[in-house]
Amino acid sequence: MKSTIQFAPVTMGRASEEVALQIEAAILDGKIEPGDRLPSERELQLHFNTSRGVIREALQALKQKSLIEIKKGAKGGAYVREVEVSTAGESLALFIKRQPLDPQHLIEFRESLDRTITLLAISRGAEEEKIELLAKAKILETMLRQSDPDMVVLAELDRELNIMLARMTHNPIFEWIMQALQLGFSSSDVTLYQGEQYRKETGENWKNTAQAIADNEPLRALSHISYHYAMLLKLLDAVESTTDGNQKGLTGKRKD
Amino acid sequence: MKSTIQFAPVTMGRASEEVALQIEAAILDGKIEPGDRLPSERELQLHFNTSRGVIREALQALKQKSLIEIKKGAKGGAYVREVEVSTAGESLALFIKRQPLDPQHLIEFRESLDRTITLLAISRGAEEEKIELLAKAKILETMLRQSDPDMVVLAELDRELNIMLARMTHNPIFEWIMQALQLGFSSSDVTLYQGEQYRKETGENWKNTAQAIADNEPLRALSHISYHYAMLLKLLDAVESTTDGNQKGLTGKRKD
DNA sequence: TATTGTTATTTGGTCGTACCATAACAGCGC
DNA sequence: GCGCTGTTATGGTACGACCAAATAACAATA
Repeated sequence: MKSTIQFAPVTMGRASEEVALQIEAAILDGKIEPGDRLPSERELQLHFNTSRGVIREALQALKQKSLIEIKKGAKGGAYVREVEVSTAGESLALFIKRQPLDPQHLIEFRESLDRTITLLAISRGAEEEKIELLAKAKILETMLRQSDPDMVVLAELDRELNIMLARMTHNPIFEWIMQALQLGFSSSDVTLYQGEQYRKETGENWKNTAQAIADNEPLRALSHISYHYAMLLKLLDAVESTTDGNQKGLTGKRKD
Repeated sequence: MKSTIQFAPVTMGRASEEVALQIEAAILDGKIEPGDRLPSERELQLHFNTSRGVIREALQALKQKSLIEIKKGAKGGAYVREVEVSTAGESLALFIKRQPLDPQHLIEFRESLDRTITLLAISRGAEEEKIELLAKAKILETMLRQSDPDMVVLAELDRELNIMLARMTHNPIFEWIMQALQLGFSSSDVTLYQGEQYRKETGENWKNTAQAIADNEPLRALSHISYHYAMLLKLLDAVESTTDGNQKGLTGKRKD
C-alpha cells in the first residue's frame, strides 16, 4: 500500500543489523502496524540495495525479538506481530534457565510476590474472578488427592492458578512477571509434585488461600501463603541434605 | 577443546531453527560453557550437513538471544556469552516501548517492590552497605538542592541507589528485577526530575529512607517510601490533567 | 634483542544465482 | 458448485565466490 516508507540504502558495518534497526524503528514508530505485511525478501533486497542473505538475517533477528512473524507460500512474508505479554517473558525465562538460582532466593522472591499479588487481588479482583479462582483451586486439590495424578495437567493447573491470581491485580506488570516466572520454572516445578506430602498440603493451601481471597480476608490469605512457603523451605532442606548438595535444587540441571 | 560434542545432522522443517535449538540446548546443558568458542561456520556447515546460510541464520538467532557473541577474523567465531542481567532487561525495555504501560501500574509495582526490598535490606544488609547507601543518598539530596543539576548524573545516581538497595537484599533476583526496571524506564524517569518540587522531596525522601534503613527502623523506612510514591501519584495526576491525557505519562512516547 | 613492517591464514560478512517446498489462487472439467 | 490441477508468489536451502578484518607468523630493520 504505502511506498512512502523510506529505507536508506546500506553500505557500512554489519549491513544486516542496519536493516534490522531500520525496520524495527519503522515498527516502533508505528509506521508499520501490527498485522501489516512488509515487502517480500526480494523486494527488500532491492529497497536496501543489498543481498537477500542480509535481508534474511535481519528478518531472522526481528523474528527472534517477536516483532514479526514469517509465513511461507504466496501471500506469505513478514507480518508485524501484535504485542503479547508472553513475548517479553521468554527472554527472562531464558535468563533464569541459564543462571542457576539458589532455590531459597527463588522461594523468597516468589513469596514476596505472592503476598503482594494476593493483597491486590483481594482489593481489586472482581467477585466472579474470586469465585473462579476458588473453583479452580478446588479442582486442583481434588486432583492432588488422587494417588496417581497426571503431573503435566497438575503443573498446568498450578500455573493457571498463579497467573489468574496475578491477573486479578488488574496490573499487567504482575501478570508479566508471573508469566515469566512460570515459563522459567515450569519444568522444575514438576519435580516437587512428586512428593506426596507436598502435593497434599499444597492442594489444601491453594484451596484455603483461594477461600480466604474469596472471603476478602487478607490476613488469613497471607497466613496460608506463609505456611506454604515455609513448608516448601522445609522440604527443600530435606532434599538438599539427602542428595548431599551436588544439585542446585529447583533450578538445577538434570543429567540426561 | 572437546570434539566430543555431537551435532545431529538436520533434514526437516526450518533447518536453521533446528540448528539453533541444538546449539542452544548444548549451551543450556552446560556442554559448552561461557567463554568457549564453537566451531567456525564452515565447520558447523559440515557437522550439520547443511548450507552456510542456515548456520548463519541460526547463529544470528542465538546472538539475538544474547547466548553467543560473534567476532570476526582469525580466532574469531561464535563465543558463548556470560550471563548478564542487562540481557533480560533489554526485552523488557522493548516490551515497554511497544506496550505503553499505565504509569499508575508501574508505580504500584515499583512501590511494592521497594517495600519488600527495603525490609530485606534492613534485615540482611551489612552495616557498611547501609552506611554507603546513606552516604550516596545524601549526595543525591545535595545535588538535587542545586538550582540547575545535571539531569543525566542525577538519573544515574538514582539508578545506582535503587540497585544498591536491591543488592542489599543479598538475593540476586531482586537485583535483576530492579536492573531490568531501571533499564526499561530510565529514559522516562528523567523527565520527572524536571519538576522542581519533585526533585526536592525526592532527595529528602531518599535521605530519610536511607537513614531509616541505617537505623534499622523498617516502619519508618516504609513510611517514607509510601510518602514518596503517594507524591509521585499526585504529581502524575497533575501532569495528566494538564496535558489532557493524550500522552501516556511515564512511559509515553515523545515526538521527535 | 627488540621493534616494526609485511605477508599469510583464518573467519565472519556479503553477494548472486539457482533450485526446492509450500501456500494461496486461478482455471478447468465434471 | 465441487474438486482437481497447474500457476505463481514467497520463504527456505544450497553452492560458490569474493571481500574485510583480526590474528599469527615471519622477515626486515634499528
